[in-house]
Amino acid sequence: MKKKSLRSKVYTSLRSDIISGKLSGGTRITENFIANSLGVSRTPVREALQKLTQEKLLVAIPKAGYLIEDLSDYDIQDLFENRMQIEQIAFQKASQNITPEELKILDDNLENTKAAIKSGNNFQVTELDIAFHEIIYKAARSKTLFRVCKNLSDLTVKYRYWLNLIPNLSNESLKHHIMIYQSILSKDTQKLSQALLQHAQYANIHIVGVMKKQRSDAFSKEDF
Amino acid sequence: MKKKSLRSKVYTSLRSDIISGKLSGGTRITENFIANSLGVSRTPVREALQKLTQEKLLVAIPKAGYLIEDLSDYDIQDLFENRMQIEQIAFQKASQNITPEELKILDDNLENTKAAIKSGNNFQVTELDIAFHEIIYKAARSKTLFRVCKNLSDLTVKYRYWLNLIPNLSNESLKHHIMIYQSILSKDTQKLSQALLQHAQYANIHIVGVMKKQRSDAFSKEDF
DNA sequence: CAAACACATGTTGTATACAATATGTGTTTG
DNA sequence: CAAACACATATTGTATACAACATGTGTTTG
Repeated sequence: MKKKSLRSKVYTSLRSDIISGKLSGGTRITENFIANSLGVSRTPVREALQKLTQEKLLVAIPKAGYLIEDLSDYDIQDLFENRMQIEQIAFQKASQNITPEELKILDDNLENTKAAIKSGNNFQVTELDIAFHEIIYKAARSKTLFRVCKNLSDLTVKYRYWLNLIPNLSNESLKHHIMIYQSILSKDTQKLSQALLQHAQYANIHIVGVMKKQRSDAFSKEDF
Repeated sequence: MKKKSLRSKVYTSLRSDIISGKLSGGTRITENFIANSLGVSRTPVREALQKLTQEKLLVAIPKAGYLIEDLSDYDIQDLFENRMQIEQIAFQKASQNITPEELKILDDNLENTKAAIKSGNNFQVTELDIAFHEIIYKAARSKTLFRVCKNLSDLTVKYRYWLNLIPNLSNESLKHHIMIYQSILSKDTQKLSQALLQHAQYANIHIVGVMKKQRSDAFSKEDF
């Protein structure tokens, strides 16, 4: 195992807390607070916070710390909508360039997802969801598209995690993945386009309700 | 005027040196070297370098400094090709949402570009080129698309600057901008799509030659 | 009482010293 | 001579001290 810098440890830890909702949107944090919590100096913390700020997971408030980014419903829908549009480009290219080995990995991913849903391992469901998309990004054979898609994927992770907490929705998502897989397998451009559209629309339909629940949960946790 | 941090000064200065080619691709730099050159401590330099690394203008070499990113011809073409694909999405949305005021700004931009080409102000030609695209990004009314397009635009600036050094090419580019402007004005989806395609293709055709010249220039500058 | 000023406090910004690590070079040793 | 080891050097990584600055609070003053 590679030895990691404190900066990257702080980054990973903080990022996972933000994505999981442990640090909920709107929460204010400071360099010292994080440094003390993790028992390191401010230097690696600063650098991790700056990276997260650049990735839009945090917002820097001049001379007053940082806030956990809290997207409005409108911005979340914008994010999902346009991520899908850009994924359309990547997925179409992927369907031209994907190898049998990669198709096999996708197939395995679907099987594992089915099992994870059955066993109720929500964290793993989301991890597999992310992996599914990422395999296809890679198969597009474009550094540019990979980078952009990965970045947008990161921004949606938090919300996808919450969506997958609802069993019906993770099942629905799996169905879409299967449809996407089959479209790529048969190189059916039309069907692929439609499957992706459906995949994004289902998120857009449900995300508002999920966000409302998430916010009220965070609120009551705060109060009592 | 807003007071700027040293970090952002270092960032701006370094970024402009990279984009202008003053620091050419493949050059190695270290934190101390930059800190001494600019007369500041390593701290703000480090943070600026990390930001530039995240933006893919630099590559970090563990325990050995940084390299100015030097994309291969293949990667440059990938960048231009897929930036255009994503701009297609943004530009189509922009043509639906753009305001008369923004159209006026585009029109002014074209006039100013014509003048800048005539007067041979290459730096300004590129600045106006960047501004033209950015106005349209904004008109798409999507934070996500704006962010992605802006990021990809930044990555291409260096190359667009070199392309515009050749008078023929900046004129050709202006023609494409006029065509794009007219397509947006008349909301002609097809024509817009084609204009953008042409705009990107012309870059892809000429960039390899320009890069070859740039590299040999940097080489001879190094030697004598 | 209201306004303005001064000061304490919290927070980021910057400089600096030291630690950890990778790389190359010279020297030792079989 | 070749291999391995030790050491000097260059570089990033981290901790810490202090500076700059913004904000709120209490006190002074008209």
